[in-house]
Amino acid sequence: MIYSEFKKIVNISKEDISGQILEQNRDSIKVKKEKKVIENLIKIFDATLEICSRKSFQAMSIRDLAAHSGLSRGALYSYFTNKEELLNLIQMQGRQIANRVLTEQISCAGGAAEKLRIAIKTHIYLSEAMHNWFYFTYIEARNLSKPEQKKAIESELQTEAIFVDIITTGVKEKVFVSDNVILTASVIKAMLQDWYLKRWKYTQRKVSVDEYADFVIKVTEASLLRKK
Amino acid sequence: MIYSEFKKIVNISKEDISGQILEQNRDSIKVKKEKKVIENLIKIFDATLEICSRKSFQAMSIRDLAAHSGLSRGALYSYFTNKEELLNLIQMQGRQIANRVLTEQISCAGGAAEKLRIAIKTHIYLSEAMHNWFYFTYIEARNLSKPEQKKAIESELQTEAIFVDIITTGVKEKVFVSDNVILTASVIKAMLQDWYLKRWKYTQRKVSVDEYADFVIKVTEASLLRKK
DNA sequence: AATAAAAAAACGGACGTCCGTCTTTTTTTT
DNA sequence: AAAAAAAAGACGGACGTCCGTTTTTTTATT
Repeated sequence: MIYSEFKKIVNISKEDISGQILEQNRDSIKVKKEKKVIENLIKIFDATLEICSRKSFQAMSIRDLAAHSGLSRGALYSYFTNKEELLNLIQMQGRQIANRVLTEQISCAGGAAEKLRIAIKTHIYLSEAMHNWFYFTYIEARNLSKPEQKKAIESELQTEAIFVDIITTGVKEKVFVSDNVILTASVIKAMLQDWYLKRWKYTQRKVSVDEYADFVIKVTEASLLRKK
Repeated sequence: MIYSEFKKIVNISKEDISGQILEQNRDSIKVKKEKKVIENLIKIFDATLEICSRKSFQAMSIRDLAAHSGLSRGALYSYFTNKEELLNLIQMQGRQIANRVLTEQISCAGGAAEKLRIAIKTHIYLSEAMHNWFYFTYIEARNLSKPEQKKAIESELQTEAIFVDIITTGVKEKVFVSDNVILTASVIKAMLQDWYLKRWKYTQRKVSVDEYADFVIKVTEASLLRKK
């Protein structure tokens, strides 16, 4: 699979995302008409992620957000109860979608080697398709409240556990060789994250997402498939 | 070399760092007695890095800093002209030290393979010895002014270039095999950065810095030394 | 279909708080 | 006592949030 195919298959529309948020937070959203809510949530998230790709969430003022989203400050507070909740909303939703798609895609694969390749590709393609969400989720994690931070860490570890599982299965099946599965999973994650954390670098150098994904797979397999 | 040896050899005392900052910013520091300056700069940097390991630089108020450093708000402004300059000072100094030590250590090595091992170890050991500085420099880079951001990017690329050079030499000497030197250097950097970005994870799992460094070297060499 | 009434949504001024910074006063050192 | 350093206090500005009002949309009535 290449990225262009991935994008067609995995449909992550803004309406879906906003709809899901509405569903899960119906009580804290004061506006009643669902159409309006979804329409404006899209505006709010788009604007937030755009602004926060340039400055920190903390540095973004509600006035900034109002100006960029086209809603007034007052209207904004019909969609979230306070600024921190907006941060939590975006974080939670980003994690949920990423986790769902990743799990879905892996379930289709057969052997451990294929599973690993698909997991790597899916994660990188996902972070490409939802770059703003991934970047935001990572970079703003430290500004969360303690309980929300815990959720973020759990999610991070859960993603890692997916890789640990795949590699462990591969080792049992004698497809892979590894004397430290957890560290292997860790450095794979580090490479995956580099794609969305240093996107400016790869864009500048015209490294395509397909090229990067293939490279990470190659490095990983060089380590795991190697004959002792 | 292991970490405990590294720490003995590479002497990075707080006095030295502060002394260097004083030297390079004599004109913007209003206090005259050098002993006082160094004494208080240490307090200021310690407090800043400690606070900023818990919250963002922006979220740290000058009042926070005053309370933690033991100086008054007024006194603080004798050591930097404004809050942004304090950010720049720490960033600049962190990059300078890291770059100096890394360059020094590599110059001692012989062949490309050894150079690569030393570069990886030095970088990880450095980020361990100066964890707060590295974390701060990375995480706060996006809150810099445009010109300062440019310096940060240059520094990042310069570090990467060191690895590109080593690998290129190795390929020429037929010690390494690589069809994409730049991507190889990129993912090595990603693995190096993971050590100080996800330190909580490794600490929790009792992964030692030596163990991690050896592992990164192993992964890298599995990719570079592999027979085609 | 046109109009009136009601409901929903959006607006934006105002408030209290906290921030970075500047100025003045006090303390310490020489 | 003079000079240097530190502390304390003051100030204007920006922030998140609230809430009374206006505008827009929907529903009801003729």
